[in-house]
Amino acid sequence: MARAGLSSEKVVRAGADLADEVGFEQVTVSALARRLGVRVASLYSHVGGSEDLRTRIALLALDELADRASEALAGRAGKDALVAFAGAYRDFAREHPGRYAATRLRLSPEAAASGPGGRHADLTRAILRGYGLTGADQTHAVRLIGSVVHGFTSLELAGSFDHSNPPPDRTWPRILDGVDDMLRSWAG
Amino acid sequence: MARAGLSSEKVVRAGADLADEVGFEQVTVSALARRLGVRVASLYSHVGGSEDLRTRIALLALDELADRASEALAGRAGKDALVAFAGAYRDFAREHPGRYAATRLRLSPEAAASGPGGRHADLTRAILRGYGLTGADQTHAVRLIGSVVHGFTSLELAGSFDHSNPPPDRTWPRILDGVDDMLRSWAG
DNA sequence: TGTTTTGCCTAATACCTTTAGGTAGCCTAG
DNA sequence: CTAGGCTACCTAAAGGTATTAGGCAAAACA
Repeated sequence: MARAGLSSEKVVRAGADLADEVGFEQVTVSALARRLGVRVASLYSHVGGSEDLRTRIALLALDELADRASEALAGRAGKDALVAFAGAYRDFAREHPGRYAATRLRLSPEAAASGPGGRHADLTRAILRGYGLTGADQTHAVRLIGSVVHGFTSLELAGSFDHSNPPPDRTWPRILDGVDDMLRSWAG
Repeated sequence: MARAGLSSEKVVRAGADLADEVGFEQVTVSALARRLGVRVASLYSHVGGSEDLRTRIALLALDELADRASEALAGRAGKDALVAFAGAYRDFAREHPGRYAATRLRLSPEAAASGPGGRHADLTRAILRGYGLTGADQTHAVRLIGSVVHGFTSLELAGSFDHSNPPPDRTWPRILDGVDDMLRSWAG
C-alpha cells in the first residue's frame, strides 16, 4: 500500500487548485480524493469534512491575496498605491477564480478572527495614508475602495461585461481615476 | 391522494422564498419538496432538476429586481435617479438575500438571453440620460454604477461591514455623492 | 359518462458525506 | 536492527441528495 504522503496543507492546496480549475462550488471531498488518487475516507484524517475543507481553502486564498496586496503596496502611496492594490485584487481573481470565489465564503466568526480578517482591512487602510484621511472618513473610504474593487472584479468574473464593448481593460483605469478624484476630495 | 396543486411557477416561487430563508446555496430539490409537502420525485414534473430550478429562481429574482429598479426610476433623472436605483438594489438585497444571491448565478448564454439580461443594462443606462453620456463613456459609466452598487451590497450582505463603525447607512450616501460627482465630470 | 391528461406516487440507481474500525508503512528507542 | 507505536491509508456501512422509469387516481373535458 504505497502512501501518497499527504498532509493538511497539501490537501487544502490541492483543493484550492481544483477550485481554480472547476469552480469553488464544485470542490467536493470526493472529487478531491479522486484527484489525489486516494479513497474518500482517507481525506478525513487531514480535514474535518466538506465544510472544513471549504473554510480552509478560503483562509488560504485570503492569505495569498493579502500577500499579493501587501507586495503591491510596498513603497507606494496615493494613487500609485490605489492602482497597484486594485490591480493585485483583479489579477488574483483572474488568475485564480476558484480561490477568489472562496474568499467570498461567509466564514464563521472564529474562522474569520483566526487570521486574515483584519489583515485585509489594514491593507486597504494603508492605501489611504497618501490621502490624509482619518476617523470615520477613513472607514467610508475603505468601504468605497472595497466596493468598487470587489464589485468590478466580481462582475467581470461573472461575465457581465462579456457582450459589450469596449473591453473591461479600458473601463478599469477610468474607474480608478474617478476613485482617486473622489478620495482626494473626500474629507467630509 | 390529495393533490397539492403545484405548478412550475409555484414551485419556483417557493424555491425563491426558501432561498431567502436558508440561503441560495442551501436550496435543494429535497428541501423544497419537504417544504411543499410532496415527494422529491414529484417536483421533476415541474422543473427539470436541480440546475434548472436554480436557473429559474435566478430568472425570477432578476425579473423582480428589474421591476423594482424600473419603478424606482420612473419620473426621476440625474442624481435622483441614481440614488433611487441604487437604493432599490440595496433594499432588494436586504429584504431578499436568497433571491439576490440567485441573481449572481452564472447563467448559461441561452438563459441569460431569454429575458432579464438586457433589461438591467437598459435600466442602468436610463439613469445616465440625466448626465448626458453617450457611446463608450456610457458603457464605462454603466459598469461603474454596477460595480459600486453590487460591490457595496454584496459586501454588506456578507457581513464585511459588521464589525466597524459607523454603520453602512452612513457610508452609502457618501459613496453615492461621490459617484454622482464622478458621472457629472465623466466625459472623457 | 368515458376518455385523456397530468399531478403525485413508489421503486430503483447512482453519487457524495461521514463514521467506525482495520492494516501496514514509517519512525524511533532500546 | 528489531519492537513498539504512530499514522496514512484502507474497507465497510449508513444516510442524504439527484435523477429516471413506470404506475395510479384526481381533474379536465368531450
